[in-house]
Amino acid sequence: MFQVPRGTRDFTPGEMQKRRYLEHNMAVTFTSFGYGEIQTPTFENQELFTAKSGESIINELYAFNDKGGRALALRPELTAPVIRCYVERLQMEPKPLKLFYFGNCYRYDRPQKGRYREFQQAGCELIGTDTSEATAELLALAFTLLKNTGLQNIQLNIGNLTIISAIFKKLHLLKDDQKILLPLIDKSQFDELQIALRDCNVSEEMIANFLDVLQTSDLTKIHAFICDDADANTELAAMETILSLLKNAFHITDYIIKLSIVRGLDYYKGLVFEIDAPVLGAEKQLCGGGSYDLISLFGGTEVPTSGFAIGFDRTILALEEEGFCFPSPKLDVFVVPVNQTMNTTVIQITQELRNRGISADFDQLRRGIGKSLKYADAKHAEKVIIVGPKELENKTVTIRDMKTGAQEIIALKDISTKLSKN
RNA sequence: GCCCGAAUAGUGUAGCCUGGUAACAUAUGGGACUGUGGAUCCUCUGUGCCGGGUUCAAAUCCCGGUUCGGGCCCCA
Repeated sequence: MFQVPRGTRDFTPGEMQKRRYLEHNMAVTFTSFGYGEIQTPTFENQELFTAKSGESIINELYAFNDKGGRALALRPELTAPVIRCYVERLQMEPKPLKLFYFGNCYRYDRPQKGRYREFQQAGCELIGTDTSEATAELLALAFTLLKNTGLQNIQLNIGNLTIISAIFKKLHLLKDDQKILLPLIDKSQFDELQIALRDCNVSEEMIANFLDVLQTSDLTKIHAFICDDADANTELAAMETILSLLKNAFHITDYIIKLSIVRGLDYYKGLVFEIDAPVLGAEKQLCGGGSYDLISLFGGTEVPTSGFAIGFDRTILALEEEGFCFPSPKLDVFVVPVNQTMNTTVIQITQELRNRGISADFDQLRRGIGKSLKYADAKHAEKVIIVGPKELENKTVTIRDMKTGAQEIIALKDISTKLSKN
């Protein structure tokens, strides 16, 4: 017996129904915010990913050489490919450029619930603007996108790397110190962080202030701590405007400030954010993003960029955990011949309905009426048309409503008009 | 990559501890009820993750592998 490779999945019609629903739902939200869809190749030159994240990333890539000896890799995420495409072909597009995408990505990781080696991401990149209104809209889009899918319980956390950097500067911490401290901050391990800060010769008073600021949602408190840093002050003022727009213009109040969000300081800068679905437990992060700088790394003219990515598979899991009722597959009409001499008529009726955009199917197993009704029920057919000799004598058929069980006899020629009205 | 648990018809489960004919429900296929039974009844097919070991005998005990799940590492 063969089975799917580790960390990959087959999707049955029932599962695809859910995935297509979610994809369509998200595409509608993206386009309603003025975004256009983009698609890039499933594999790229390996350097695209190593340039961004360092050689060590190869361990977690599906990397290979093709027959021409080119070093390639299956994409582990979509931001780098999309920015590569921007630099290669879209730099002269009018700004701001709003791009969204769906795509499967590949990472050599240990699979867990909500974590696969082949997985799907949805996301977007906003190129050419970093105004407060643009950033506020990006946050609103991420939040709205997930809310629109039907999710009830999500948590938006907003952080800022410029402010964190200013704090490090203020505490006179070296780059090496930061490497130890950042992971602790990211995981909110504040006890360990306190010990580590002492090792870095930070005063007790500063440590207490730092820990306090990391855990507060109060911008004035943060401001009081770093008011002597010009960059941080500018950034804080922008944050205030963004949050005010988010609250008063986008009417999203369901967020918290969480400076402990770090997201691998490498190319992110300024505002960063995450959205969690607490219902998922350990692998609860649904969405992550922020502003970043990749364009100059890829050789393009520097413009502000920001974006986010959503874990598509986890969003489905979260919806399922919340008991969300996905739309079920439906068939408008199932046509049942009483015996085989009706076949031509039955097919003609079915085709006529199909041509009018009504989904229709007919019995192809020569079953009795009872079994056919059962099949129609299993396929969630809304109506069944029964075609038999008695009706045909008068050029009529019987239509049965599968919800109510009510039946009526109507003329053959009236079938499609009758059914299109409903 | 590390620790722990699990794997039995298509699906959901029982049996495993204490080795001895593999079972139940449901789904699917066929049939009966000679056109309404979304029934009911009858019936066929279909099951031990893979490979070794112990044993007269392994679904059951032991070892290795694979996959899934829980937790780490990581998470661009």
